[in-house]
Amino acid sequence: MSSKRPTLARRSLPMRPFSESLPMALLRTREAVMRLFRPGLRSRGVTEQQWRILRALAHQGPMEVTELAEATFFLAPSLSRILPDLEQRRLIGRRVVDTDLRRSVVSLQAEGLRLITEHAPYSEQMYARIAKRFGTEKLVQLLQLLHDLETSLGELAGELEPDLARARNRKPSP
Amino acid sequence: MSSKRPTLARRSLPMRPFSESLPMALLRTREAVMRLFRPGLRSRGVTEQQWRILRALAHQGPMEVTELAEATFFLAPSLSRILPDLEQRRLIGRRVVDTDLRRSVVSLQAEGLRLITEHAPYSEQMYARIAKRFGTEKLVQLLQLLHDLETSLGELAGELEPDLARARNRKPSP
DNA sequence: CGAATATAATTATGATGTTAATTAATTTTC
DNA sequence: GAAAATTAATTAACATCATAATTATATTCG
Repeated sequence: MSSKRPTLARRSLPMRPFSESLPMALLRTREAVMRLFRPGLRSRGVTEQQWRILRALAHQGPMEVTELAEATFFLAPSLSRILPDLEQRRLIGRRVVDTDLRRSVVSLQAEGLRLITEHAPYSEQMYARIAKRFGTEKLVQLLQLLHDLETSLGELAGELEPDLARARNRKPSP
Repeated sequence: MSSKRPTLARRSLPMRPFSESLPMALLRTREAVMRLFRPGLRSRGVTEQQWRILRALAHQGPMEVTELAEATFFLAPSLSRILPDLEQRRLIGRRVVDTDLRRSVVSLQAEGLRLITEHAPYSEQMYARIAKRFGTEKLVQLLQLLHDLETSLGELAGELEPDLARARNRKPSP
């Protein structure tokens, strides 16, 4: 009764090797980067996500929630959960737009600015180390390629929109 | 009582512009890629994560859970939640290793292989479109850079380990 | 004007990621 | 050979993300 079941054929599948998967490569690389940055952030009591928000506000100034979502690449519900906490800690402030009571503008508060200016050197130093090890030119090149790819993908998504929508709505096979 | 509070100074912060943040660039690009692939997967009733598992098994053959975690970049608890579902749907199978009852080997089942072979062409076609639009050479170059960076970061993390551990354990300022 | 539609933001729900604790089994050490 | 330490995997607890539903406010148009 102990006959090994035959292993399913698995070579020469009609698809690229797993190691060449672009999404996987991006995920792995990002995780490797964050592994270096997270401890510093943690020591300041902010998460990666909170830092993203503070940084966007610091660089681009006060913004409405919708703009902030676009700038930080968060979905609106994520912001709805994160912002109240940052507000309580006085890192950010909010004020309703008086011409449209649905909207509110988020801005960096003194405490948030302090956190950023204190932590930025650490962050930049880490960046410098990465650049030194990896090569500054390569880093620039990588950022450029990522940006280009994002643009290309955006164009593609636009063109394929009908196809993608169709696939999205098709029911999973039962 | 409606005096506008002054906006905090925010230019010339001691840190790179948000747009040049490497983690952000990697996140945005990955999300842009997945936006193209997700609808197809969804139409087959599998999530991005489930696909990652099936694909790793298809390419590398049966594996123990720990190996699978490493190959797919999941943490063990995530697999513990995802695998039972795939097993119920007969996409994968599991069997305990008889020389070590703690371990179990996960393998692709006929149904899982069918799903992969059916979906792979769609996936490859999308990949081809991306390559055509973005440029095959640039794509290869990007993957190479990502891989190199991951290696560099791994080395750095090793060297900085004591520093990072110290930062990790430092309490957030009160 | 006022009903219908659109928009900004939040809340709800279910799946996933993360860390820590737990369980079960194996290996090490004296 | 049994107590101690280690390892594989799961479970628990909590934060986060994605999608959908809801709430409150604005806008459009008959």
